[in-house]
Amino acid sequence: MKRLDSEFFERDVLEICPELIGKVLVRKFNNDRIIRMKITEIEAYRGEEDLACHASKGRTARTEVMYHRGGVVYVYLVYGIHWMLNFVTGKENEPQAVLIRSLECCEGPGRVSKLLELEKTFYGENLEFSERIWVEDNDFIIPYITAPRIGIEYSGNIWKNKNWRYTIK
DNA sequence: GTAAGGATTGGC
DNA sequence: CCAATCCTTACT
Repeated sequence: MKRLDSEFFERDVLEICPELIGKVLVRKFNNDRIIRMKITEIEAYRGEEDLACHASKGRTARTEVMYHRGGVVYVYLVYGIHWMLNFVTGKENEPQAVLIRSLECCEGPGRVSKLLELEKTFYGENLEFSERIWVEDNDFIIPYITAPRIGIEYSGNIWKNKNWRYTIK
């Protein structure tokens, strides 16, 4: 199966999301156990102007990796408990990311990171070359629906109402 | 240095 | 409804 490369991720997040739905997330553990699961729910976070995007607070130690060109992993701890898994997208200095909210048989971003055993060492991991996490292409075009993003009430009307959540139909 | 709060979940 | 729990960010 073909692995999605940096070229795939170096595009606008809103162009990538419809194509990323239904692709296969692969995680290889230290003991060589491998799991493959379809991506079923994602959210787009797009640039400093997007007040729901962490990059709206500018370039900091935490958001630094979002300014890299697409194709690397952005993880961060939320509520002191859950590691959120994101893929950086866009060109260099175009801070965007896709939040992986659900996989088939695993609903919710916190549960996803628990299943995949993610933690801070995945920050900046390159999806094209990593031996422990990557995404595989398949030739399916998956029907999806869109809706507002979750948990961003603070971001104001314009941004909280964007239909930037993509769920497999 | 210190305080506030969050891209969530699970339990009461 | 609300606690858990800790890192990042912004400062009375």
